Amino acid sequence: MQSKPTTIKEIAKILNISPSSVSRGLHDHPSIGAVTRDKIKQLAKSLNYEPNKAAILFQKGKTYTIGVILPELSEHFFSIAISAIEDEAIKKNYTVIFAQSHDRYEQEVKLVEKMKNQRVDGLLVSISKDTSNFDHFETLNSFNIPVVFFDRIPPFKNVHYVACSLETATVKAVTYLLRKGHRSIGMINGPNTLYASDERKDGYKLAITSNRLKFDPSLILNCDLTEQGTIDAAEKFLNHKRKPTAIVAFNDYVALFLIKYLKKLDIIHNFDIVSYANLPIIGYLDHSPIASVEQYPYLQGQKATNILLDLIHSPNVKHQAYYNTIVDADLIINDVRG
Amino acid sequence: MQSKPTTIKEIAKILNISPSSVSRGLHDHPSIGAVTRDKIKQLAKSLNYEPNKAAILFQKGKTYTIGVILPELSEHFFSIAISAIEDEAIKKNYTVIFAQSHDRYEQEVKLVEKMKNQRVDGLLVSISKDTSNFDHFETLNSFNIPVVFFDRIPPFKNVHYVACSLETATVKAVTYLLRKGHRSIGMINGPNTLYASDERKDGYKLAITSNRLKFDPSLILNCDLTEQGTIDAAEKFLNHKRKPTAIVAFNDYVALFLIKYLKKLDIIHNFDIVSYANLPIIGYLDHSPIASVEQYPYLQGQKATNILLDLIHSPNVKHQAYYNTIVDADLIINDVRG
DNA sequence: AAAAACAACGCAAACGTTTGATTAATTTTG
DNA sequence: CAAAATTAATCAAACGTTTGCGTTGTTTTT
Repeated sequence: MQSKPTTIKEIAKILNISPSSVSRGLHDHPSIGAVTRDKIKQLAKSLNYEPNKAAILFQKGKTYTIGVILPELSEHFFSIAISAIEDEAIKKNYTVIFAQSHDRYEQEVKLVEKMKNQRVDGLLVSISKDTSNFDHFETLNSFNIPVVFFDRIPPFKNVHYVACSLETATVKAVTYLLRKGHRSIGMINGPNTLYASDERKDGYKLAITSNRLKFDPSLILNCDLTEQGTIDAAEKFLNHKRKPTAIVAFNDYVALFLIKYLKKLDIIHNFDIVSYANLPIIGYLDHSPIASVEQYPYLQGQKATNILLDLIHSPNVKHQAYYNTIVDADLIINDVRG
Repeated sequence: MQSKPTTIKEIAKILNISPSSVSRGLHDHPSIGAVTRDKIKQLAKSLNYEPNKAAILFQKGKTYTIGVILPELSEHFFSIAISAIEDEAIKKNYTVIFAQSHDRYEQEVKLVEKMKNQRVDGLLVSISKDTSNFDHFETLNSFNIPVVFFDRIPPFKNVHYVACSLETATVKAVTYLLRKGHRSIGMINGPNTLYASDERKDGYKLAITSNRLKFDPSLILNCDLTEQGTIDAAEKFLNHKRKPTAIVAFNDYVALFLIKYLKKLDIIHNFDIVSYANLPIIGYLDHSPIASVEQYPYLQGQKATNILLDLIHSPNVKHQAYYNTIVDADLIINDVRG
C-alpha cells in the first residue's frame, strides 16, 4: 500500500494540460491563465502534491543546502552555534547538513570533499585543531562554493570569516586582573596552529605593555587542550620563579582541568582564574573563574550563516572584498563566588 | 574561471565509448572489460570526477540521507545524541540533516513535512514537549519512510523506538534514597504528555510500594520544566505536611533551578537531591545531586541510527514487529560532595 | 562446421522538473 | 479588415546517471 508521491505529470494528465503549464501554474508564472492556475493549485493541494526536491535540485544544479564542518558537536560552543545556523537557515528555506572533523585534519579534508560531492551551495567551517594547511578549501573556490569560517578561522585575511576579537577580549581580561593587583599573570594558551592562540597572546602582550609593565614570554605556555596538557602547564607555573597569582585559561575546559588540579593540591584559593566561556553552568562551580570572556556562539552562527547565504545569492563575480566580521567579545565578571 | 564538475558523459566522449559503459566501469559491473574498466577509472581519477549525487539521488529515488528532528540541539543530551547519529551515519555513507522543533508541536509537524519533501530515507525523532497527537508521523508510513523515535518517545508500543528504561532507573534512584533513610521523598516530574513522566512516576510508585511503604501521590508534582515551574514545585514541597528530605528532579536543569532556589533560601543542606544526567559538569557543582541517572545519549543515538538504517535496508514489507529497544540506565553515585 | 554460450559494449528510456522557443487563439491597433 | 501585438498554452530539450534489453563479435560446445 505504498503510495508514491504525486507528480506534476499526473496533475497534468488529470487536467489534460501539459506538465509545463502545471509547473508554471504552481509558480505563478505570468504566462498562465488565472483560471487554469487556480485549477492547478486546487488539484495540487487536494492531491497533496509535494515537489520532488531531488528532481528540482538536479535540474537546477542547486541544493538549497549548506554544509557545516565543525570539530566536535558535543562541545557546548558548537552546539549553540549550529543551533543558530539551523535556525537561520530554515528561515531562508535552506537545509543544513553537518559533519564533525573530531579535530583531525585528515577527517576535515575528507569532509570537505564529501560536502563538495553533495554539491552544497555553501560551506560553514570551524577548522580543526591541527589544521595548518588550507589547500582543501581552495578546490571549493574553483567550484564556486563559498566558504565562511567561523570561530576557528585560518590565520589570514583573504577568506570570509566571523570570529571574536579575542585580542581585545584578552586585553580586557588581563587588564581586569592587573586592576585587581595581580603582577604575575600566567596564560595557558592553545596550540600555535590556532589563530585564536595568537590573538590571546597578542592581547596579553598588549595589556601588559600598555600598562608599562615588562612582558615575560615564559608566562605564556602552549597547551594541547587536554587534561594532561593543562596539568603540565600548571606544574610549570607552580615551579616558575615568578609564580603567577592569576591564570588566564584558554577555555572553560582548560579552566576546569586547572581548577580540578589546583583543588586536588588544595591551593585553589591562591589563584584568580579567568577563562573563555564554553560551558553553560561554569558559574555554578564550587570554585569558578572570577571572570569569563563571552564569545556569543549564537550570534556568530547567525552572522556566519547570513554572510554565507549572501555569498550564495550574490552574482558569481569573484569578490575581491572579504567579509571579515568581528563579533565583540565581552568580559563577564562573575561576582558571586562559591 | 568556474570549472564545472566532470561528468560521465565527458569521460565517455573522450574515451569514445558510451556513458553506460563508463557508469558500469566505475561500478565494477561484470559485463565490462577489464581493460576499458581500468582506462575509465584512470581517466576518472585524473579528471577528478565526482559523481553528481543530485542526479543519482534523483535517478534512484533514494537520498542516502536521514533526517533528525529533536527539540533543542543546545541541550547537552541531544548534542551528544546527534553527535553519535552523525558518527554512525557517516560510517554507512549516509548524510544527516536535522532540524529543531524548539519543543513546539506545530513546528514539529512542519518539520516532518519538510523532511518528507526532502525525501529523507528515514527519520529519527525525539518528540517535543507538547506533542500528544502523532498523526503527522502516520503520513510517513504510507510513503514508506521508516521512523525511529529515541529518548522522547510516544506513549505506545507499535512504533520503533530506543529509550531508557527510566522506570527501572527511577526505582534504583528512589530505592537508593530509601536506603539512605529518607522516608518522605518528593519528585518534581515533567508534564504528563511525556511518556518519560509516566515512567518516572511508575518507578517511584514501584520503589515505594515494594518497600512496603505507602505511596503518597501528593509527593509527585508536575512541572513545565521551566525555572519558575521548578520554584513553584519546590515551594509546595516546603509547605507540604510531610516535608520531603529528598527530592528526585526530572532532570539536571530542574535540579539546577532547584539547587539555586534552595541555596538562596540557605536550606540546601536539608535536602538530598537525585537527578537525571543532562549536563556534563553537574558533578563539579558547589551543591550537586548525590546521585544521577545516566541515560547514555551516545549509545541511544548509535542504536537508534543502526535500527533506522536496518529498516531502510530491509525489504519493503510491512513489519509487524517493532524495535522496542531499551537502553539500561544506571544510577551514578556522586560520592565526592563539594 | 553448425549451434550454443558468452563477453563486451551500445541504445534508449526513465526519473521529475524547469524553461527557452514555438504555436495557436484572441484582442488590439492603424 | 488585415496586420500587429498580446495572451495562453504546448513542445521539446536539458540536467547526469542508471539499467533492461539488444547487438555485435568471439569463443566454446556438440
